[in-house]
Amino acid sequence: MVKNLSEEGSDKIDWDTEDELEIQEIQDAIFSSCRDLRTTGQHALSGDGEASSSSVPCRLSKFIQQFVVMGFSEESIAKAIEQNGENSDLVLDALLTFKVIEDSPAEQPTASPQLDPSISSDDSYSEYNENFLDDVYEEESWSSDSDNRICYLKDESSSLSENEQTLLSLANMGYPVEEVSIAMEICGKEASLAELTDFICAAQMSRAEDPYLPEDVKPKLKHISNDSGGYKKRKMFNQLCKGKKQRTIFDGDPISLPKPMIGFGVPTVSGPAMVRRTLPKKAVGPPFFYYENVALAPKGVWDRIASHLYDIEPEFVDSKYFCAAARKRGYIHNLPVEGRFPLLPLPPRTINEALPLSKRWWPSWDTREHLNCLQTAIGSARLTDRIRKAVEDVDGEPPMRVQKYVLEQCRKWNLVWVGRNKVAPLEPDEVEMLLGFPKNHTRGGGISRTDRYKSLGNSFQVDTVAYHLSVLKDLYPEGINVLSLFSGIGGAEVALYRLGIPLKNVVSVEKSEVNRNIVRSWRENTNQRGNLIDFDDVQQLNGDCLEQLIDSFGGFDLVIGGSPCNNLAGSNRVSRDGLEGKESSLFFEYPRILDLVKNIMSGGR
DNA sequence: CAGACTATGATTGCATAC
DNA sequence: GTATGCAATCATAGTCTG
Repeated sequence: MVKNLSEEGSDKIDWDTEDELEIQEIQDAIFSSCRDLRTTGQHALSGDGEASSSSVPCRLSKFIQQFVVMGFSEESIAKAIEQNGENSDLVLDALLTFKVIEDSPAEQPTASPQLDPSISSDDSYSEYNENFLDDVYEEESWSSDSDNRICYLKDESSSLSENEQTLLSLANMGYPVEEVSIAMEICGKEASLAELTDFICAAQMSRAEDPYLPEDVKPKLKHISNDSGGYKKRKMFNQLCKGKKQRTIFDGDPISLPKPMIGFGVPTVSGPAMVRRTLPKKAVGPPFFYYENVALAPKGVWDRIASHLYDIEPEFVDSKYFCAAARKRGYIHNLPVEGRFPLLPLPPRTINEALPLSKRWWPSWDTREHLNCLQTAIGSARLTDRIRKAVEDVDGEPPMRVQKYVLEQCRKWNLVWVGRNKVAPLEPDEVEMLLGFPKNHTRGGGISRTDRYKSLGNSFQVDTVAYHLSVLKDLYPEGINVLSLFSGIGGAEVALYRLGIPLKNVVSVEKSEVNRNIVRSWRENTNQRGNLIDFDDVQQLNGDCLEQLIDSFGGFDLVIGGSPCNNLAGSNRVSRDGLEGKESSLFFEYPRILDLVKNIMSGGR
């Protein structure tokens, strides 16, 4: 006999999506949830706003100039510098943010749900949380200046369709184009301008967290505002709309990566305030599932992966929007995408903030503000020595040729400055921090340093995954049963724990013994109740075994895991063989097991 | 033998120039 | 449209050392 889901929580979950199969709520529900959001937890971020910029002396004039030529008012620039210091990226983000906010009719900063204090104040995470809680909600700092944001559409009206005309009207009223196009899609073609503006206002009010713009948008905005060609304008318009339209996997187009790579949204970027997606009927659970792998896989791999996971469109997200290191990953899941909230504190998102000790040694010509993807191997001592010699040989700033070489190597190996003319790979505990794990998570207990790098390099970025899983918190107040495949060092478990979602029964499958030990010892250290059941091979999980497990505690609420990327990852020079490769072909175990779980839980077996 | 250390490009997508 | 340059990338295999 097949059990219900967790008795307490399952009845709250609306798996029955009528015929529409809409996972997201309709407009009314969104409106009410916005109200809830606003009343449940005004967690005003407070901070000192980087005291580094108490004054703006003359030597900054060049720094300011670059923003003036982009068309920002000096007043805004001064404000942005005051809040962000001399970090050009952050200043530009802030300036774009001011513009968006000032253009929006509703300029109400919004709240985001609060975490359990017991979780967010965990000692493991509190030590770096004071440095990066910038106050981005200083309303009086939202200066006004002239609006030239959407003028590129103006001379196009004669050739535009009715929809485009509506979009143009609203854009001219100051509403961000992306939000208008979303509103038009959700409210329908017949929606009046008033309905659309109401919708957009509500959406803006519900937007959680700091409305930074992605850096990827900057050159585009600049480019477009200078552009007078109709072709490019139309192309831009199409791109804005393209991301929102429903796409089926077998319509001929291969899956392409979004730009910026923010999936259905990230807390640190102002994008479309809410999204709605339609899941294929067969994808609607139970259980919830969450699959992950590298975004930059060989051509066609994601199409194949998606075809085995109910043709769900992957959500591609770069973890650089969550931490100071890039991590471009694709996620296929059937989770709701509305009502997400991030783990607090928000981790530092620049190298400077994440590794403050490196600031002293960082040369001005090394313009990196983000680290690249944290991988499984580190740069060699010989390389750092070569770099030291190359930089040491010259007085002052090295010649361009040397700078280029050093920067190239630093980017390739994620080297950071740790002394005069001295670069070094990250330490394992720094990698742990960047990936959102507690310090020393992978330390000791029989694991070698080399294996620490390897296990960490193969792991989730916890904040990113937690953001996606956060929607489960309200659905399962009593906790969840998790089937964790390819668990590694327990990125999924750590994410759920940090979200404050109790782990009732965890069935964990992980080949590496040291990794299994890491997860087990982490559970003991954190005094978690509930059971942990280990397997070392996914192929052991057959129908009988799963049926027994499901019978014993009533089904899985979440099936989560990222299958091996060895044969997909770009760093692999030897055996990048695609999905059929030796390790990566284990992917097929994921849909196999997921289908079994689904069938058993629906009584189909 | 475990662990540390080191050398080893190709495949993508994108921007730009023509 | 085509050529070119640029940048990013959850790694593997061989060697050395204690």
